Amino acid sequence: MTEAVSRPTLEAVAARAGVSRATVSRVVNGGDGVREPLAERVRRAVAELGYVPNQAARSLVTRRHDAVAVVIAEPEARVFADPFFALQLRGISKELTAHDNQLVLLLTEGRADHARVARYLAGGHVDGALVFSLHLDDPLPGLIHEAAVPTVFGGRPGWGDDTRTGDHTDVVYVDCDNRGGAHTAVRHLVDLGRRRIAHLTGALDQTSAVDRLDGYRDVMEDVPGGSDPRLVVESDFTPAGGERAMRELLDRCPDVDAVFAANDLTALGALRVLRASGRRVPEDVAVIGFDDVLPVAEQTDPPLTTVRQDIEEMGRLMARLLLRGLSGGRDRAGAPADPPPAGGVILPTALIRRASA
Amino acid sequence: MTEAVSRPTLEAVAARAGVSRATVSRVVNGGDGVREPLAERVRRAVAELGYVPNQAARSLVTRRHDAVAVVIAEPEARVFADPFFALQLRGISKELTAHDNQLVLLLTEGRADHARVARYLAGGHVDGALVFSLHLDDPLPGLIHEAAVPTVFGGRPGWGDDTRTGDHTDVVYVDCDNRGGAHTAVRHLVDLGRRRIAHLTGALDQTSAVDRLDGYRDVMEDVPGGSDPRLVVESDFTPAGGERAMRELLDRCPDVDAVFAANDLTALGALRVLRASGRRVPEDVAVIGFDDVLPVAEQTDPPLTTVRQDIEEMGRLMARLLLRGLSGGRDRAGAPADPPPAGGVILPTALIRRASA
DNA sequence: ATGAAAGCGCTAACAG
DNA sequence: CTGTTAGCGCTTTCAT
Repeated sequence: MTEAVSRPTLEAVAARAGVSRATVSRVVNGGDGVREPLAERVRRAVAELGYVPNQAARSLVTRRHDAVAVVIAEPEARVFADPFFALQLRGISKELTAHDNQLVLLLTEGRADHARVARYLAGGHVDGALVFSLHLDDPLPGLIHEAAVPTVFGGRPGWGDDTRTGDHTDVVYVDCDNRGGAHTAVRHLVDLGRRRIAHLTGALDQTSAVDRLDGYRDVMEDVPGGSDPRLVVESDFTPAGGERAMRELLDRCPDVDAVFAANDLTALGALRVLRASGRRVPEDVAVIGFDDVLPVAEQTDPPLTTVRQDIEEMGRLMARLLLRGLSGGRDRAGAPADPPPAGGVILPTALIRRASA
Repeated sequence: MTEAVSRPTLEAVAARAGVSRATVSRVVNGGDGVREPLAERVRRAVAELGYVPNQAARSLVTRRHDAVAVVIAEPEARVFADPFFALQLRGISKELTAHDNQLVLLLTEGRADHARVARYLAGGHVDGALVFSLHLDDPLPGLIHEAAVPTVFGGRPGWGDDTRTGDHTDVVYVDCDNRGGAHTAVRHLVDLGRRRIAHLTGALDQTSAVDRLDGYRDVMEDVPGGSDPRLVVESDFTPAGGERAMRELLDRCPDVDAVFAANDLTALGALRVLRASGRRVPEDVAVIGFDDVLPVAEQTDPPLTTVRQDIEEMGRLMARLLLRGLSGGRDRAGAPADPPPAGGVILPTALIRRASA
């Protein structure tokens, strides 16, 4: 398992190069203000000794860590069945890496973990946090607010309007246009001539689910008979939930001719139940999902028509916004950058037509 | 986005409690050697001030970080289609959390990232590393060896025998009994009366794929005609790869009556092709997978018979072994713990019978 | 059992 | 432009 060995310090490099520690420090950190012959000598010493700066020592004085926490709060199941988080993580990882920041992953599974996360964030171990998957009753935002850590949320927080955590004018989040995307999807079904269009919702304690439901209703209120409450069945973003909801829907409304599922996983479950019931997709019932998670949407039978959102880009953007905020509105060269946006950034969605609708 | 604020220091707590910094430090770190009335005063001061130790300062002197890097090296696709990594991550996260260690996630996508990871590991930012998904030609092990960071590998490294990175007697890894599991699966197919049993391999630059192939061969060499090379088709652990391989197999051996797929995802692809070809599972062709990733195995049609390995436990075990090694063979109370195992730990597998075989 | 003091390795004024 | 000098906040001998 290999024991760790002691590494050379700034001091050692300075001695080797015959300069002061300060000079070495300057060279190591970008090297402006050190004349060439000297700088080169230092660089060589660094290389020869294999010097790597001690981050702890550096953080102690700079109060920066070049590390960002990613907090994923999901009760058990979903995080790992859904490629969604993995994709966002990848986007985040890429962006952070590009800016020499480390990704500290904080997985939480319930109340017990909240305190731990709060303590960690408050402990000033990281420069900022990226927080996901908030549910409406989640205590995390409050804790984070207290911890006073720069934070960007993934998905519109549901508590933006209430007063639970005080002033929220400075909340930054990234989300996709859930309502608009849902609108487009349902509109598409209408244009296809469908009239009994149902919606299998996501977990309604998350804003994404609520917004998609709203988008569905936006369209349906103009459809004759479209306000039939039986057409909306609550589900939870999982394939199993999708199956359950679809079964119930078939029970309530055997005449359904289209289904807008809150995400691809839900659509997957619905597809299975539809097939089992002997209905053809899309001939008898058209199905549209949401997310366009490729491993799912491209592989269903038939391939899924769905609302695409650029998940990886969302992650990347979250990281970018956080880092921008951290650098105090200047980029690395010190040039003024765009100011951090107030409130949220909404990414566009697009309807991807495959075979299911 | 909230600006970070300055946090109370040890000094402040000491002042508040009317004691020296040393005393506060003792209380904060377990509190032995401080008499009760005093200790209590300190604890109250800590609570009142909301004191949280500065990890950077602490690391600077202790040279510990209470942080572990998780290195996942996968070219693009697989990491995120396969719930496998997510499950291991969860196991790791739980174990690390239980020991107050942080998880630093290092995702790599190709050569360019290797240098970065090596630098990070060598930089002494973390106490140890958990490394996954090595491919036979991966340069990472060598770099890690140079970095001299305590490491536990996920999956048997393929380079244990060669001399590329010098002495490897101290390599620690966790894996499941790939060969034995494969043996059991194929044996089961034989017991079912099948004779034309094929194998869709995993990516053969990974030991898990090689070992499963070996397990298959162990059984097949005793089956009449079982050594027919056409029965083995190379694939890559993905659903798409499974489809491709299954198509080729059907082409080569239309009389195949059973398939052992290298993992569940491969089986998923195979199942789709079998259905499309009009064959019934398991009546015409029995199918067995490997992994027992629930969201996949339970949801296929028909539900998949597969070889179960406890993925989350693997992750947990890796973390436990690493932490044990780090603590120098003593547990937290200072009592002697089991010595870190030499070489690998192999977890058992079990055949889970569902409907596909 | 408690306190005083000496750094851990680095950056950031400040001098020169 | 380069070197000198203070600490950053904490743990850890070493006295007491």
